[in-house]
Amino acid sequence: MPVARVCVDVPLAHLDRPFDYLVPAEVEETALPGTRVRVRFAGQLVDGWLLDRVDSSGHDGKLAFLERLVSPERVLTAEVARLARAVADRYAGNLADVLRLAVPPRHARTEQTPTPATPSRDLAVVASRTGAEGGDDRKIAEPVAGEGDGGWGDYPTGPGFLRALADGRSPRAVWSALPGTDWAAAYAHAIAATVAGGRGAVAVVADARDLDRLDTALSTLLGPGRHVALSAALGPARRYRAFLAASRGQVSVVVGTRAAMFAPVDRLGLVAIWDDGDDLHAEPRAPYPHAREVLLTRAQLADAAALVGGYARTGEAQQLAETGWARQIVADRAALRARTPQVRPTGDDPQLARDPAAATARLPSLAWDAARAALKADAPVLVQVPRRGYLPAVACVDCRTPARCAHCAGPLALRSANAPPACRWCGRVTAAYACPNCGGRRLRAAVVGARRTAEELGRAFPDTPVRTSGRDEVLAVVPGGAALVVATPGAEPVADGGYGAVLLLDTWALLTRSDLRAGEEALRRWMAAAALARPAAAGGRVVVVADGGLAPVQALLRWDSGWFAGRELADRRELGFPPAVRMASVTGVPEAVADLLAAARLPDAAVVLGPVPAGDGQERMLVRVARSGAAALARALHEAAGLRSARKAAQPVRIQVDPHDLF
DNA sequence: TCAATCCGTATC
DNA sequence: ATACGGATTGAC
Repeated sequence: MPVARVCVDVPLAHLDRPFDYLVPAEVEETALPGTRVRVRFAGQLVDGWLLDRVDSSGHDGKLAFLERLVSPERVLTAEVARLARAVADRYAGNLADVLRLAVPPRHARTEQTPTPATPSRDLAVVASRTGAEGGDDRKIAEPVAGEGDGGWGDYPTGPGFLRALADGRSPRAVWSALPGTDWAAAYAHAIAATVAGGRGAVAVVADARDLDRLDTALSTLLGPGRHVALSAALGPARRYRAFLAASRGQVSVVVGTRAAMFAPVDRLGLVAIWDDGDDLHAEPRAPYPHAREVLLTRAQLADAAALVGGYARTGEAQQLAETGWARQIVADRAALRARTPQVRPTGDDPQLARDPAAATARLPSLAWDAARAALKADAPVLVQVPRRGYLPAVACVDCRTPARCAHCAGPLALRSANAPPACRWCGRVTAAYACPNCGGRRLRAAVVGARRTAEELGRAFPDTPVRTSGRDEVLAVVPGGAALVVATPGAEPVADGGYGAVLLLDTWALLTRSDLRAGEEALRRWMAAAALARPAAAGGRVVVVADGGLAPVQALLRWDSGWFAGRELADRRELGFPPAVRMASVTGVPEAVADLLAAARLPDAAVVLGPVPAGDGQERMLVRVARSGAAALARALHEAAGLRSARKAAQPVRIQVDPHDLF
């Protein structure tokens, strides 16, 4: 195999294909597929990935030699290389860009030290069913027997899912978790079942706190040394070390934040994602892949099982269930009744019918009652308040209609008390606002008051300790006694024994945000907090400061995010929004955007929408196709980007497939 | 006729 | 990006 096929690390779309090099004799044995190399390319030295060794090249000209083998470490497995190509294709991006996301930067010192304290052979306890295919003498350890089944027995299809994993099959599931679920234990059991069946697993969570929980649950169930936790927060050395433990096959389970979605795992049997609606699962670097999509692609390519779980269900997860790609794991009515807290909206509270801002400033009596009752029972009370730093959205004082920009219908924001409101999309200032609904001229920030409410609550119960959990300091757990716990969405601590009451004051997001995910996102936040409450039978109550007639509030009352996601998906089908269709956005200065779209040979059925202003003198156009045209759309956009980069177009354009911040 | 320069295209 | 080849231009 004298020829090496190399992916050169250059960011140009028209160079997104392998180049062939000759392998110098001295690295003949070590320059193997998956290693990093340096090559001379167009006169300069660049980094590259050795993708493959082949007999001969189809290239007509003469081949150059590899300049240097950076390291014999094989950091790119065949499975991950194939995945990366598929992800690049899906997102109209370059393979090199995806590989930069998939393989952490090299840390030479770390590479030279042996990875885990215990090498794999000592770790290899006997596996009952290894399913090992010839020649591999590494054995995957049987998990330490855990108690119970991680809660899967609460769902009719749960035990079957676990059994299928243990049997080496590849079930695909969308799981709607019940309140009070120890999801980390459930994931750990699914992973352990996969390991017991002789295969490995990759699980991705949104943030460090969720990762801690899953890491701990796995350590308990699998014992030490069987898995690694991988996240960018570890820093370069420890991150690379965890990565190497996986790529060297010393662990067969990798859990982590989205940095782990490409982690190399031998004989992959399961990919899992928890809370796929969290924004953090969207990668902010080109080509902007989403962890859920990467993992599902991976399951498809590697014929692995897939688990998409959360308290709330996304439109995308609903799509998986509706198309039959995945099966649902949902509780039956009896389990639901036994586990859910009592949920009440305050919408029918007469104090609040007129003015939602006043409703948050003056806590409805229902919320007071719930808090008082919980504290009396020596149980903690969780108060979910909006995150600080959000621009307050504004609404009409008289009729609560959200204020929108007359020019582009974007949401208005107040930047200071006396300045007129400005649009958050196009930046135009609205001098004299008149409500299109009632003609009212007064505006009020819809958020102001919620934080104050939390403070008021603290004063109202003077002997009760108040804890806060937010951006600056996130608490993982709080003890069981009477206390007020004020938390921003995503930072809610788990309470020992569950909360007696949960008050959801963060409803302005739903009431004032215009984007298509607003309802889904509100429900996701509410369910995440409400899931920490005790069941109704144990006195658990949830009060949501919102109108009970709204669909997301209904879904919360019935603890049925599947129903809500079904409605959402139907709406998006109607409106032609993802995931019902495939959408791509093209952003840049107007000439560049027009230039790219003119060069793109879009599928016949493509619909081009826009432009909308995108700030900085840039604009954004959207291209929509049916899902059947998704691959063709991505190919057309990538090709067009290639034409532009080949002719050295000065003005850059950004192409995003399924952009996260749409609508 | 030849060198300097421009432009387009390939980069292994 | 940078290198190179072919075309073009301009001076002798």
